[in-house]
Amino acid sequence: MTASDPGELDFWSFVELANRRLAREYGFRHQLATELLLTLNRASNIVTYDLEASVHRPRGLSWSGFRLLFVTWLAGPLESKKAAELTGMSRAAVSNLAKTLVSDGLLSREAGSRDGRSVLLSLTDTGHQEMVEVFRVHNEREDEWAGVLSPEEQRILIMLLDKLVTNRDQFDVRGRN
Amino acid sequence: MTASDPGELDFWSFVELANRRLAREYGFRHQLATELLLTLNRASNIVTYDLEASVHRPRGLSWSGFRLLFVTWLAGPLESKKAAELTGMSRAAVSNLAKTLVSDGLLSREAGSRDGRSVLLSLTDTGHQEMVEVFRVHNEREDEWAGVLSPEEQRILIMLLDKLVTNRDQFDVRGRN
DNA sequence: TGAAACTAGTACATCTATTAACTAATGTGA
DNA sequence: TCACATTAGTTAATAGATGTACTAGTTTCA
Repeated sequence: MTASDPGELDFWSFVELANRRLAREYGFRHQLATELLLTLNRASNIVTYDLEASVHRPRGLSWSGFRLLFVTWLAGPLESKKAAELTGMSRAAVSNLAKTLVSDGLLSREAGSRDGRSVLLSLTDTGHQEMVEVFRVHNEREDEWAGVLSPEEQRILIMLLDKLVTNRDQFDVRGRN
Repeated sequence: MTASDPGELDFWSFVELANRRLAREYGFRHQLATELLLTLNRASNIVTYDLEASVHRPRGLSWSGFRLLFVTWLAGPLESKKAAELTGMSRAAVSNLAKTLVSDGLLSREAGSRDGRSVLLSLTDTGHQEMVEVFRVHNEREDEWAGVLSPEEQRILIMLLDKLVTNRDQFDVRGRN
């Protein structure tokens, strides 16, 4: 199994080819790490793209828009800063996104009382209704994806992904502002 | 452990809170799936952001730029279409990106001989040199990330991620063009 | 108390990615 | 063989995300 014909290359034979060349021709040593991160990146992109394209875009929401509304729905009212942390976006992204969601009538902003600089995000009634409906579809789709794995496998996967990112204080990781 | 004080919310207590509310207040049933996909998305974003910010941006490469050069390096010369498949980008994205990488002197394009419509991408000498150097740093960083897990755990993680996305023909998945 | 350091949010310029529409080459089948 | 459908790639308009710089509120501590 050489997979050297580029015409036949799919993702897996590419990873195999890449590993072989990186090791033999260039002497790189951390093949398994490369394979892991390529696979992680790819899996996340595929799933995310599908959810966005099949569930959210048709209803006029972007993936980020959904994520912001999602955390606001379940943990709101939330300070903008907190929303950025939970969604993994930058503060600037939340600010921009909030502007459009407010003008769509889904999100509402009011000044924070505790801290005069802060802004509290919460859902409007329309936003709340919309989330309940969108999430119904979203959750079914999630289950189709996850259903490929047994509950036990899902739990292991969650545990490993968590372990991968929570021990990151052991070295100096670059995160968003 | 209630984590109901929003001031204390981190990603994990948010997931817990979300699960509880989705189940109790709204009756949604697929908690584990939600948790899995949230975790997958987050892990991928954190790792990718760190690699981009610590390795690639300082050298003037975007994450996508790196990915395109990476596949071209190891599997090239490649048709544009194939590069899009392997990197998971749209054809338009590859086309745009190639334009800038060509003008940076890293990538070269020539007409395909077999098919008059196609374009073959390959690295310039500079591009090749650059990749060998960038990847040295990239690969060390990958190993720092992956090193949190044992090789056995890494293999299991790869296997599970792979299983998650390869059985997707069982339902109708939306992919990029 | 008041100056300096810090923090939350926003504005702006830039860059990237997306979809849709288009051009040109290729394949297909009556 | 010739019309029709497909396919590869590019372009253009738009949307979204980034970093930087700025404003304004808050904290710190001399």
